[in-house]
Amino acid sequence: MSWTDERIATLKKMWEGGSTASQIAEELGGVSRNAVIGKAHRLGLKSRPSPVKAGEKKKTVKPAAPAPKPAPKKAAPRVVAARPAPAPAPAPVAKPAAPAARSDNSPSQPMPNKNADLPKIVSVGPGGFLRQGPGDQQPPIPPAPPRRLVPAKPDPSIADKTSLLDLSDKVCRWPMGHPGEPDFHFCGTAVNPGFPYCVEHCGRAYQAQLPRGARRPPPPLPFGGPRVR
DNA sequence: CCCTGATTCGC
DNA sequence: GCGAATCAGG
Repeated sequence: MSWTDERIATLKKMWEGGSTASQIAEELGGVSRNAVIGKAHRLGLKSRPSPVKAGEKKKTVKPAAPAPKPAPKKAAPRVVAARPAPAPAPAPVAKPAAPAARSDNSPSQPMPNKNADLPKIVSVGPGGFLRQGPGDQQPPIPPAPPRRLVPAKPDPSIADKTSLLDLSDKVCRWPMGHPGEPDFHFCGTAVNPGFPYCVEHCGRAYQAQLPRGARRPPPPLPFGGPRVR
C-alpha cells in the first residue's frame, strides 16, 4: 500500500482528531500501526497528546551513560512542540435537579411514588440542552466509537453525509452508525456553542445523575452490543 | 500482558 | 520514504 494523497489526508485528520494510531491503521487498511506512526512523524505531525503520558521521556541515550553502546549516528535535536492541547471537552458536573428524600428517616413527607414510578429528572444543562435521567435513553453508549473496529476499508459511498474529513469544531461530532459500515458518518448539525455536540446529542452525552438507590437498573441490551442510530 | 506513541535503522 | 523491531511508559 502506498501513501496516496487521500490516505495521507485521512491520516492527518484522524491523527489531529485524536484517533489512536491503531484506529487509523485499521481505518486505512493495509498498514500497520507503526506505519501510521512513522508516516505521521515524517509528515511532521508528531507529539500530540498521547495517552501514555504527558511528560514522556524519550529513549534517547543517557547523557552520562557509560554504556558500551555505540554512539548514535544522528543527533536529532528534538524540537519540543509547544502547541497547546486542543480544547478539552467540557464536563459539566451537575447536581441532581431534585435531590431525593431519604427513605429511612423523617417520614413526615409521604412519598407519592415508590419504586414503581421513578422520578424523571429533566434539567437544563449549561448549554441549554435537556438533561435526561439515565434510564431515559436506551443506549448509554459513549459517543466515541469502539476501539476495535470492524475490518473495513473506507468507501466513499456517503456523499451528503458528514464524513470524518468534514469534521470541524462547528459541527456535531456525534457518530452515526458504526465505523467501517458503508453509511458511517457524523451528525454534522451545528454544535451547541461550547460543546462538541449539537443540543440533542448534548442531552445524550451529559446526563443527570440519579441519587444512589433510586437508579434504575441498566436497560437490557439485546445482543451483540449497542447499536444506535 | 494489554495498550499507547517514539525512535531506530535496514531496506 | 517506508515500516518492522524495539523501546518506554501507563
